Amino acid sequence: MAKRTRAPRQSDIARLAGVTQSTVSLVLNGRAAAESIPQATQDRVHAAVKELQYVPNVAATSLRGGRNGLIGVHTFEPVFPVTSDDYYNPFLVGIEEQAVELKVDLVLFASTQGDDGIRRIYANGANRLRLADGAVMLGMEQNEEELVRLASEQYPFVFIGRRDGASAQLPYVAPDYHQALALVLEPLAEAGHRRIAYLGETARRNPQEARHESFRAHVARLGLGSGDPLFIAPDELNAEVFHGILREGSTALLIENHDSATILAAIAQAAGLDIPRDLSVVVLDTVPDVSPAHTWSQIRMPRRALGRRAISVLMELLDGTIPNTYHELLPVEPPSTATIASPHTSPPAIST
Amino acid sequence: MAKRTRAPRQSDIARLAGVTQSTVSLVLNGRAAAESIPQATQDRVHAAVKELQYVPNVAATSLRGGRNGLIGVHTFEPVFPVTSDDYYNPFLVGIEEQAVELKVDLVLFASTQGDDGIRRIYANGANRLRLADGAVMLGMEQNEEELVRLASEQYPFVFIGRRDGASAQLPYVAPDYHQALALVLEPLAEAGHRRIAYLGETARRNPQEARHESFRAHVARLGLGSGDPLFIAPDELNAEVFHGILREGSTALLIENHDSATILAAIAQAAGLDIPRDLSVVVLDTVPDVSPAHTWSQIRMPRRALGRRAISVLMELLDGTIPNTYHELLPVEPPSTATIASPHTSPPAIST
DNA sequence: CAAGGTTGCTAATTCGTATGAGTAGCTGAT
DNA sequence: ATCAGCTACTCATACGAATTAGCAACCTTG
Repeated sequence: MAKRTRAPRQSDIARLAGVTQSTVSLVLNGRAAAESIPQATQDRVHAAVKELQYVPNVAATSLRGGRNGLIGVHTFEPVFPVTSDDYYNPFLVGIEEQAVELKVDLVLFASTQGDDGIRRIYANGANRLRLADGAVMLGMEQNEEELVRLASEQYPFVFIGRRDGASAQLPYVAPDYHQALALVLEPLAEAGHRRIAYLGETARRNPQEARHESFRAHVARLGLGSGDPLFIAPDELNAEVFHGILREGSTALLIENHDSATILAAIAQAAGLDIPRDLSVVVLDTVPDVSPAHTWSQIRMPRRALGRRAISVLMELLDGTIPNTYHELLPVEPPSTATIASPHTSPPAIST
Repeated sequence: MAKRTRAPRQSDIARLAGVTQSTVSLVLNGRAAAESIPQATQDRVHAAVKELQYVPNVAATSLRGGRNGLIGVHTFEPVFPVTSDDYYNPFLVGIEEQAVELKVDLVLFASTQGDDGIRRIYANGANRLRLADGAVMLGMEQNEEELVRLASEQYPFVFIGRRDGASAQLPYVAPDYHQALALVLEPLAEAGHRRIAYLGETARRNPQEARHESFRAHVARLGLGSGDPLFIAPDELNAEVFHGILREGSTALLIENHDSATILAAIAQAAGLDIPRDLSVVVLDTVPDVSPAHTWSQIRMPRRALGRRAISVLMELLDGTIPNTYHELLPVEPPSTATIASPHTSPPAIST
């Protein structure tokens, strides 16, 4: 067993170099010039540092400096997925990359997970997040209440994904869906589509409303038409939806939500509908690999970039260089043309 | 922009509860009973904690020598893989699971990564690990020096994977390869094999030597035979290896390293060797999904269990209930019989 | 009623570092 | 001889929590 050696501290160096701890600190922090400490003394200090293999104690530095270089990552479920194909992985890759770059460490809050498997900010009544300098919140669709409370406590954090409601004023980084809709509608218009259907979720919260608003704006701008938007919950979708869309003369369909896309893919297949020959389809969401709609044209969230920017924005927030209502929209990748085709002249007959 | 309020500390609670900081500390650290502090006072303290949303300052706690509930995870490369099929993932899943169970949080050390992409313990002239109560070290094949130094500074940590050399005395959890070799050799003996070849790496460090030693012990115990072991680097393997093995009358082959297995799978295919008809093969290692040897019989490290145990062992180490030379061997899963067949009576002819 | 014990706390110190406020010793100007 | 002004430092304190020693007030026992 190795000899018990306490890690050397500044006072050990000081003794060896024949100065005081203060002087060591001054030399090591580059304040030597300002305090007019001659080169000879500095050299003695540095020699002692080398000899004793001194490294600063982070806890002491943090305590004194007020920052600890820890950035929290709050998720409401485990970070390490059992299945290798995980939706959150790209975000986390980006988060880790940027943490490396900015020389901060990441704290994964596992202690906050309750027996129900859900991780809460205020677990056991306390806000464990506070042990980190700030936090990035990932995949928090709910818990508006906790978030508002967190913000009211002046805790610095950044969301990934657009927020609505009371938390809309909180800092976030999100994909730029307005630009995304241009990237979707322009190729459709170019392919000859003149009437485009829109299938949205029933829950019309800010992100959904904003997406639909962008749709209408771009449709108008491009001189296109569209029927009334359909707001249908995924579990209420059926073949009749397609009939209706085709009957009203739409030749392309935008789907707001990837769950709806998954179900429609199954329905289309069962009904013998050929996508995109009979109907061009673009999903305004990122479809998971396991979905049958996986190959459909879709908007891909720049997940990795979002992770990276979240960390950067958080650090800027901590430095006070940006306000705590800061929002940032990141460009999305253009959709593939997989399910964008030229429209048919006459509507197809589909089996029911 | 709202002013950032200073995080509450114990003295703030103390004031609110009408006691001193010392009392708050005693209550919060469960030493209240020992110091005979009545329930009423404890309740007042807890109420104040809740009201002010107090969370202990990690840096201060660490500095003083207390526990902060942070467990470090040190890896020498990023933990979030870009490719979905990641070797380290199961370890991390286990680590996170156990962290949830034991109510501790995880710190991923990203700040320690240098420009070369390698993460060091003593990076940038500081040992960031000290912020955590202890750490789990994953996949550290190198940096013997840093580890010995870390241990000599009495920092508590646990390895995953067997260690050799100077760090062999440090705490680790590892797969039980001795038992694993019994699980490999017994089915082979039962299938009728009498002479079994052994292909090892050229680098004979402790783990490799131990594996080979177990091989010899079990071969002797089961009354089997084997030729001289082959110690060949993966990139020097060729079809001649198979010729030699078959010529000396071996009917089964154990391969120490998964890289060698991958290359041998390619060579066998090219040479028209039918595995396992012509030669039974078992890999004494876990073969990655992308390898052509992926389907071969192999020893699977209980990676998730290793992750879990590593956290548990570390916590016990912190509690002082186990010595800091503690080793733990975990049972491996029995190999599949995919490439274990009955031996041929006469050696097959293979093309070169 | 004095000695001894228990209860319920508090005061003071410690961890290692950073930093503002000194200060001893010297030079040079008045 | 005095004093400003510099150089080259040192001193003392703060950061927030944990811990040990101590102490006043009350209670028990002989």
